[in-house]
Amino acid sequence: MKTDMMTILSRDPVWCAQRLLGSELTVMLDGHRVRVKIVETEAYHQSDAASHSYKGRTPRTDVMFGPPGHLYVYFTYGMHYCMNVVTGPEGEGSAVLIRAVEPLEGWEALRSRRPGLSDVQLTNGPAKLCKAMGIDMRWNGTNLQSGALTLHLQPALAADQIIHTTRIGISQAQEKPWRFYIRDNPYVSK
DNA sequence: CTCTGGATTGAC
DNA sequence: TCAATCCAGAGG
Repeated sequence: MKTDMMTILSRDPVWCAQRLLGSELTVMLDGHRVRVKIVETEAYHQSDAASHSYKGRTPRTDVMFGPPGHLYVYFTYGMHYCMNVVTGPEGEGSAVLIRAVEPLEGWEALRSRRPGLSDVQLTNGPAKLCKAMGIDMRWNGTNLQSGALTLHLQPALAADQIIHTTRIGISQAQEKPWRFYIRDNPYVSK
């Protein structure tokens, strides 16, 4: 039910980041259905100095402040895209970065965008998975409930299946333990 | 307008 | 260890 997903994602991004582990994303790629499982996430709250939304709403972060359940995509280092699930109530700039996914279906479509790599290397990083799944700025603001890219929530994982660590690649708020991943999952980033 | 640094990746 | 490659955001 639509309202279920909205209700769940309107909560705090630290909670949502854990809740999203194990859930699935599906997208059509070259006419093939691609389905992946979220295995690693990071939470970015508006009050968090490491978040793009920390200094308030800007053109880039506009969708972070919009309704939950939409996709926030950003371009970085002059060549990479990363994707987030917008969380929190509308008006609050929070999101969950998808850092790694495990392919479940549509391997060939993913491989065609990242040729010559092992299964594990295909989607074990935030920019890698966007490349493999064909996600770029055109997808910014996509509604994940009903668009060409959809999120399918799965039951919450047991707490003992979730590992907490500090986030990767940030220079602010490095102490916050807001990176989460599924224990023993080989598709988690290095 | 100029300047700085980036929620990364892959090559050396 | 470091370059790639370009843009967002801040400050003048």
